[in-house]
Amino acid sequence: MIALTERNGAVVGKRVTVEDIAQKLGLSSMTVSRALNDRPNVGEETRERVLQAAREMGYRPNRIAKSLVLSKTYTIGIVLPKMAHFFFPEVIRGVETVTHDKGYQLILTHSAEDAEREIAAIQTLESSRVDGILISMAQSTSNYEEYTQIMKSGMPLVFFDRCAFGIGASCVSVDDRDTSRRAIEHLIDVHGRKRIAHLKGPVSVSVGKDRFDGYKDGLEANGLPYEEELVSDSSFNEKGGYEAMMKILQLPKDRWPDGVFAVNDPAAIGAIEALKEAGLRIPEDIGIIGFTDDPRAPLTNPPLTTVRQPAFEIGKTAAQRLISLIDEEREVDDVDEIVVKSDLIIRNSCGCQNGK
Amino acid sequence: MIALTERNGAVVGKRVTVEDIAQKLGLSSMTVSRALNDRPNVGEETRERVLQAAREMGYRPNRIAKSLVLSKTYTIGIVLPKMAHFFFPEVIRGVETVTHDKGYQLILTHSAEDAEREIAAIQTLESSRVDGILISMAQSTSNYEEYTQIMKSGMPLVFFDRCAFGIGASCVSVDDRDTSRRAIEHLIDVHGRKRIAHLKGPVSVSVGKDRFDGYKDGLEANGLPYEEELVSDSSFNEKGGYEAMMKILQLPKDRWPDGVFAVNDPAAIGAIEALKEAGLRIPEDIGIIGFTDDPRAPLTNPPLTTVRQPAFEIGKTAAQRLISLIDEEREVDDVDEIVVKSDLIIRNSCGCQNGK
DNA sequence: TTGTAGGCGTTATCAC
DNA sequence: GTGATAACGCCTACAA
Repeated sequence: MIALTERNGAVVGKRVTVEDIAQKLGLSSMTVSRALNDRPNVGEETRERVLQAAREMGYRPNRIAKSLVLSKTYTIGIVLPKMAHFFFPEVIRGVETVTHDKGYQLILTHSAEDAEREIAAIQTLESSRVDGILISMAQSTSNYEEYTQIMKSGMPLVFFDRCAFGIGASCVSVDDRDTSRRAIEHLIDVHGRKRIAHLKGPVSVSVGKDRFDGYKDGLEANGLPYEEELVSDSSFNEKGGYEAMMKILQLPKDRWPDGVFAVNDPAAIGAIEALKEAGLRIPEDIGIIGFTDDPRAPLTNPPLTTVRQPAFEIGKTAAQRLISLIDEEREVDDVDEIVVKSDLIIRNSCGCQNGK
Repeated sequence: MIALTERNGAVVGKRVTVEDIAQKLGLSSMTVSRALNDRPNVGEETRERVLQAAREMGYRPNRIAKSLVLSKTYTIGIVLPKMAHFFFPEVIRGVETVTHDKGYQLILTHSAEDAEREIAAIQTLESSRVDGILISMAQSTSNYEEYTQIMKSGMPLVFFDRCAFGIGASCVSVDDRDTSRRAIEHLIDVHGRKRIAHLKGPVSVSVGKDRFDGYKDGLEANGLPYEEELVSDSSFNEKGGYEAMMKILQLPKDRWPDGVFAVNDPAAIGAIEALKEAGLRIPEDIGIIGFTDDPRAPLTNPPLTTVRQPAFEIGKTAAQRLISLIDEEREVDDVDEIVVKSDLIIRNSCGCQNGK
């Protein structure tokens, strides 16, 4: 039987507490607590009675009270720069599988690519006393102060995809630089392209910088010159890709590129639109490669060659890393930068018929 | 200066409390609390001193302790049946804008379309003492007992997209039935199709049933017979759509449909693959319409005509509704079923060239 | 095996 | 304007 109370006129069931169970059974709250938590030193019969009463009374342990006394919330926070990009929901899915298995709750926050909102999100998570934080940097973040403060406070912190380096935090990502280089080399070696453009992400964000560096590595390894006019600033979305591509297409036609490497798939998809508007044929006139393996990539016309970034696995790995940090299970191989393997998915936008 | 303590060998900053600030300033914790929370009855000078000390000491209010006293967590929980479908991340994005504005935290849980995991998720959220729950039913849920229990306990509960009716809970969704009927009529009226198939979602889920009912309404309104053989059970994903379509294509060719209405876009995308494998031309031989407006819809070949389901807005509306329920701002127009407007997005898979 | 005392960090309440 | 006390629900430590 649940005690009833009023709340603005609505009848609301008051929550059952350990104390309620104890009273009903003529026990102390400690015995009930022990029984409920499957601890030793409780008579078998007592335990049964407690469990049954708890079930009957609809008892739900109060995590809040428990957290307060244990200084442990079994909760982790995640800070995402955006939701719209397919990559992040997939990361969440990966994170969630791990948190679910390990009995952690997941608090989701969103920086909307804004440095100040990112700081606010982190502080709220601190207030919520999460046991650890998973974060992917906002595009506009340039100052690592908040991160270092968090680190100093002892709060476990793991970056994924867009990492802050040099502050001693773990990072889970793909090898953006090396994979980008391979993408460039594919464009050059296999297809003999000679003027490769790059739709460059913000270099303040690790993936923006790394993919740009990989682009330069690829050119250099093949004796191709780096040309300023073939590199155009893009954001991480379709619009940015479209505009960056358009800017390059302002060049006289004889200086147009014959290949494009976009910082990610949304940008590549925007760029494809720009190329089509300019009347260029893909891949005959120009090849294009993206990064992410967006669900739309197989459906673009022609299908987009891209780097598969295993978002689900990145999420899983980051969450595992974070929880092992929380549990202080730091193994001997205590690497701080975890690289998840990525693959070049060859479709037809680079010129390979039938994906080979 | 932060007191330091050891945790498994790592130096960890001990958190600053109201009491710490009070001691440092020679005040009582109540005065500090008042100053921090911008309450009256604090001297202006005292307030300044407190705020500055808090800043200097890196104070972060402990929401856990606060929640315990106030019996209010400023946290809401969301239970999603899946993450992979584009629709749900968009809903989250909508929810997040509202929760962020209203100062609520968002706890994310995942039922993975499984009724038991759904129950577990709900119970965990109860344990976390969230102020309210947002939920979209799992595919395998058939028993509403847990929902009614929640309702009875006084926990505000709002369904979105996949609703449980008849239990007095609010529901935010599009008018699935009526919009489906319009989609069917479009196929019939505009394109003169006469044998419309339906890839039917699980009818235990509201959207599955409603879209199926709308399909039947559309046939009936146009004097077309309902034919068992043209209705095939699908799940909500690509594989389900592919298989359901394949099953229909087992019919002798002269009984093949000339139109298909799929329960959602992923199913439609799977169906398109099946149709192509069978050598059917879209839209010449058969027209197809989906539901969702998945980001891939404009990119299928031909572009998929679909119903735009405003996921972001659904999320926003559901969250607003929930929070107004929490705050007991029940207005006079206290509707329990909120219908968000949806549009038929006409592309070419139904036969309309250039989207008109 | 079971119970008692005390405290986690905060705020409501009532006193000064 | 400020402070002392108690309470939120649970658990640790110690006592019986």
